Amino acid sequence: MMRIYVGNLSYKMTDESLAEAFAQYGEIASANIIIDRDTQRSKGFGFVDMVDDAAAQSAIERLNGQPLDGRNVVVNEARPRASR
DNA sequence: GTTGAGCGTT
Repeated sequence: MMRIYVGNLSYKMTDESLAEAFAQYGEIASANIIIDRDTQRSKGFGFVDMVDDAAAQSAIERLNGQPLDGRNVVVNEARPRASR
């Protein structure tokens, strides 16, 4: 299982559309866009969990810098979430 | 617009 960070996303992106973009490269465990808790708007980035590490790596390489819904997304392995 | 949130069993 590999966690992927996806940044520079369109505000129009949704969990589903994000999952669709990655689904073509492998099995998606989960995909979610981060929504600002106060404004209820997308923060412009999200995370995707892929079951197969190799597939995830492939997805990262193929989707990084690619236009997604009009924006050049940045894709890479996610960093550990900071504690609060 | 760039590395979550959960509010208390996740």
